[in-house]
Amino acid sequence: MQAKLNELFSALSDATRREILIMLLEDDMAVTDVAHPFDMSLPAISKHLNILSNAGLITQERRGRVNWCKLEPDGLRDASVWMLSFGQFDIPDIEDLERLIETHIDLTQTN
Amino acid sequence: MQAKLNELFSALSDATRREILIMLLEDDMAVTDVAHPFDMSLPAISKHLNILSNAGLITQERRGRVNWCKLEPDGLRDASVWMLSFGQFDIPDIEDLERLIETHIDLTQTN
DNA sequence: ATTATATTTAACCATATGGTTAAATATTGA
DNA sequence: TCAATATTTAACCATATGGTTAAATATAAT
Repeated sequence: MQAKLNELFSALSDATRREILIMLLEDDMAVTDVAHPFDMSLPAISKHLNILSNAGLITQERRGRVNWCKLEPDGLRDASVWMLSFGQFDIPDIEDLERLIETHIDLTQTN
Repeated sequence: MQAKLNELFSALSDATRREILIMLLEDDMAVTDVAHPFDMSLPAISKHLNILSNAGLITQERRGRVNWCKLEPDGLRDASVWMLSFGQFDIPDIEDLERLIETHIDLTQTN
């Protein structure tokens, strides 16, 4: 678990990688297209993508000669959970938020 | 901003430093006491504390010969904001959560 | 004044990180 | 088949990171 968190936070500690994640929020992308906006070689981007994969933040699926990169929706979960355990409130998805609100309403109505 | 986030996530990417943060959640501590549970030299801990300070996650206040380490309550905020902008829900404190719940109740009652 | 305590600084070391260029490997298209 | 395209691998480099020990500094206690 600690090793996983090290990998996750470490993956997030680089601006290029965070930028890539935000790009992938829009749509899946080929490696070459991911690389395009950056002033950096393709192998450098390839390495960043590996780091993101190993951290579980993206997945890569090869179809023909292009390797499609897609965001792993639950990738940030462990980091969120750590923040929660730390005392910060981190609601990972809208269902959890709504469940929380429901609980709150129940409590205010029974009091 | 990016540099700040790099520093923040980088600070969080080490298990020792995360452990220290959790210890400080309990109470302020002297450097020596922070070091105690770890199988690591005092200078190593001193370095970790500097990294946490520079990331804005703790503050250190010297009184006499002891340097008191305390958690910086808003230290994680920028990381939280990034996660929010990324599409994860991160409610940084209870007031925000309650404000959100209030808004939700208003909406459900006017509909 | 001397000694003990708390902490940092300095110098060092091994390994990790983030980049490079050149070459290798598939796969697709002509 | 040959060339172009997409991507990775290999070898390398500079700097950063996380640790060490020894020495320095400052404060407190005897």
